Amino acid sequence: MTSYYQLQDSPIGELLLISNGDALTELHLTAGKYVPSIQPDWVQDSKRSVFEQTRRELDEYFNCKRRVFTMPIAPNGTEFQKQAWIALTKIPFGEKQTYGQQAAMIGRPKAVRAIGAANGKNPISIIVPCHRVIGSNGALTGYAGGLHNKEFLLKLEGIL
Amino acid sequence: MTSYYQLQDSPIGELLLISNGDALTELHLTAGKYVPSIQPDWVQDSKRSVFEQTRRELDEYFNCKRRVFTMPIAPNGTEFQKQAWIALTKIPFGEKQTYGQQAAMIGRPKAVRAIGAANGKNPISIIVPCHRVIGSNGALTGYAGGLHNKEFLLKLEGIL
DNA sequence: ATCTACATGTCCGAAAACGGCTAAATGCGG
DNA sequence: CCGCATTTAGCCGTTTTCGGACATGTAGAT
Repeated sequence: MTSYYQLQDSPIGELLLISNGDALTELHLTAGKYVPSIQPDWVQDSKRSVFEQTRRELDEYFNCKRRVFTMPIAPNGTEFQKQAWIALTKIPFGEKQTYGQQAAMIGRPKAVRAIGAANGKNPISIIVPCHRVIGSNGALTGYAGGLHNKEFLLKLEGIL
Repeated sequence: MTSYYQLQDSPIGELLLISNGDALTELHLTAGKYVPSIQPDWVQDSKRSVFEQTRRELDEYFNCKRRVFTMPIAPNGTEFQKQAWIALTKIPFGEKQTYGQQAAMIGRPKAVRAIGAANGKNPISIIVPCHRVIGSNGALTGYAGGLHNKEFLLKLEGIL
C-alpha cells in the first residue's frame, strides 16, 4: 500500500502530512520530536483530496473561522493508543482537560501516565487535539511539537 | 601412506605444513590450538613442490601481492566439515561473512553452531580462510591460531 | 550409549526502565 | 495553624533488555 505525503507551511512551522491515499494518517510539525523521515517509496501529491481538504480546514482554523475538523483520519497505533486518540477528538475546541480526565474518558482512570505516553505519540497533531490536555496543576507539561507551539494553539483557542 | 612436513616462518609466527606428498593436508600456526605433534614416521622435506608453492604464495599473500591461493589442498574431515571448509574457500579476499551466512551457503541455515565448531577445526589455516567469518554482531569470536592473528589477517585484507 | 562442550544465531517470555501523571505526605516560612 | 513548594510513592502501557531454550555436528570423556 503506497503512502502519499505533502509538505506545507503553517503559523507554527512546516507541516508534514501523510496519507494512505484516502485518509490522513499522520501530521507532524517537521521541527518536532518523533518525526518520520520521508521514505523513498512515498509519493508526493499535493493535489490528493485529503490533503486539499486538510489544507483548507487548517487555514480556516488558524484564521479562527473553524472549530471542528472533518477530514477522514486513520492513525495507526495499539488498541490503547487509538482509544486515547479518539478520546482526544471528543474534547471540544476551546476547552482544556487534564490527563486524569482523559484517562477517565476511556474507562481507565488510573492509566494516567500511559495516557501521557500515548498523547506523546499522537501521530496527527492539531487535528487530534492533544494540545488541549494539560497537567492537573495547570502546567503544560509537554508537546511533541514543542511547548511554545502548544502554548500558541491554546492561546489561539482562547484557553490561556 | 607417508606424510611429509615442513616448518617455516611467517609474519604471524611459525607455521607447520603437512602434506600427503601431493596436496597440502594441514597448515597450522604452531603456537595455536589443536596443533598435531610431529610424528616419528613423518618425513621432513622442504623441497617438496607443494611446500615450495605454498611458501611462494604465502609470501606473496603477506606482501599484498596475492588474493587467491592455488596449491592443491586435501583436508581430512567429516562430510559436513568438508562442506563447511569448501564454503570457506568461496569467500573472496577482503570480504567478511557471518557464521549464519556460511551455514546458509551449504543449505543448512540452522546449523550455525556446527559451522562454528567445524571452522574451529579447519586444518588449513590462512589458505582456507576461516578468519573471514565473524559473529553477526561484528565480534571476532574465535580463532584457533589466536584472536590477535585473526585480527592481523583481517587488517591485512582491509576488512577491519 | 549418553553427555558435554564448542569460534552461533534466532525467538519468546519475563523483567525492568521509561515516560507529556497525580494525589497524598513533608517541610518551611509566615 | 495555614499556604505553598517539593518529594514520594503508586499507576499503567510501551519499549528495551536480558536470560533461557533450541537447533546442529563432532570429538572426547564417562
